[in-house]
Amino acid sequence: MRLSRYFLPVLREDPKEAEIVSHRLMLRGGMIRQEAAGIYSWLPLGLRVLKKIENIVRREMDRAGALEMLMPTLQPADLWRRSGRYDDYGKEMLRIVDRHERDLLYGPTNEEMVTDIVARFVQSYKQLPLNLYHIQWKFRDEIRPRFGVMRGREFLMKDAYSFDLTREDGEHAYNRMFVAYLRTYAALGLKAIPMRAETGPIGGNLSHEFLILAETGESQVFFDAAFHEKDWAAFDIDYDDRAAVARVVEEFTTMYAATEEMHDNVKFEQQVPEGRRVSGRGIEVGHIFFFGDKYTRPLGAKVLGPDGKEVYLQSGSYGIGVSRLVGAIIEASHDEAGIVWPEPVAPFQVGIINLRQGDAACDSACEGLHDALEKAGMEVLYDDASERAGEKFARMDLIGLPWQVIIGPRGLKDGVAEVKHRATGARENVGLEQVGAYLAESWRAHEGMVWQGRLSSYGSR
RNA sequence: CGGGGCGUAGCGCAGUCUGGUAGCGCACCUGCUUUGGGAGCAGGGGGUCGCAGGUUCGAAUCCUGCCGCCCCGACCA
Repeated sequence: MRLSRYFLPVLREDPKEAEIVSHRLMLRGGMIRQEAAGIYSWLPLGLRVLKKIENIVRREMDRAGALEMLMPTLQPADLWRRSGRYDDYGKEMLRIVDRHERDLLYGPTNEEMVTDIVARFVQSYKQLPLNLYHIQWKFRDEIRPRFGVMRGREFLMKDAYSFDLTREDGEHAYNRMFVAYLRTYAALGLKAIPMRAETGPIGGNLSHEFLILAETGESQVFFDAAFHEKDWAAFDIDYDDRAAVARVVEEFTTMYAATEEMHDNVKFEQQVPEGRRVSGRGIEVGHIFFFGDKYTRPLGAKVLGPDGKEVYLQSGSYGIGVSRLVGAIIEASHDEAGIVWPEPVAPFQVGIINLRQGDAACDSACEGLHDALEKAGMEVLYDDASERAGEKFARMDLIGLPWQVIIGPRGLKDGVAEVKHRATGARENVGLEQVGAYLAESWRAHEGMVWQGRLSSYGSR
């Protein structure tokens, strides 16, 4: 993609409404534009990141056996009256009346709807287990939206819902999602620590939230430094092997980790040796719940079991804040110059900077490389603007593409381009002909990496 | 919803106290010179001063009402 044909409205100065880093960088980098408090348009660059995250989430959900579907943003109020949440949810729920005076609402979540679907179509235990999910926009009319897309009113969420015959089956479904979440965050290049959570208005009794560490996190977290030593890479797992899945859950839940609401200082000090007690701020990027028959009972989701008896289904729900993750990742990965995208979610893999636009040698070298890289399947953004070097460097650093190829008359004399790694700042002169191979190899080396920095660098920025 | 603040050109701001018909920097357009970390010179375009009333010969400025946005708190993925 040539920058001259792209739409990337970067801002030189910080918009005054943005306080926290991710919000500032997203606005400055031309990723989003605010339309109202907590409501954003996603510009091309921002959308690319959003889609990458969405696709990784989708891939891992599919891998864990969940089935994608799509439910509407608007829901009939009746469904919510049946579960009793129409009144319970309060003003956070955006209520709408259509031309026939029917009450609708912009869905803040989908337990009622999916449970109703299952109730209608599932009659036998033979149709179980079932895990249905969708990735859809939600709306919660927050009292005070803030932090850009991290706490917007409209947000993109992946929400999955499991349905099982027995409590044991339901818990296995919960465990599967737990493991799928570990894998998902690892695939995004993140370490998200699972912490036992309160169940809040969604209800139920088994619940964990997943937090990534960042200075600007909304809640205080306390955990065992042993989490640092865990293998966070996207390990393989047989999701049907109940014992194996349970073992992973066990492994990640025995170490102490709690948000401030659940924190118990006495236990913390008993369970964690002094040198390993870590405290910091965390951003919640996922939340899973198991709630038994809390929704299936009022909505009549029951099946006949093998014994011919009617049983209410055991269900759980599993959310990942997809749009929130865009901001959260930036909070966890940036420097003074701008965003530092983890490879898997970068909007483009490589940026090419032409330092002397209009110079025949520079132009042809850049164009040749651009075409060759695209042909090789890489996502490339070629800065072909006729601006000064400084502006190009600053812009490329701001939008945080993992690799930059800098081409100017100076290096071209010797037939080389300069390849810069955004995360480390490391630069290397590479022969023009070798750039493609060099990038392909570098990419492979970094792609699957769960960055060491993610956990240990907390507090250093 | 309580407390605080802001709304003037695409962005960041001055001007408001003390009323006189709108300005600065960046960005943008044209030309020339420049070109490895946000260039220089010259010329140029762009604003119903958030909205609605009111006071006044005259309102960005004073008064009243409304709207929007941000920050802190209580609340949340």
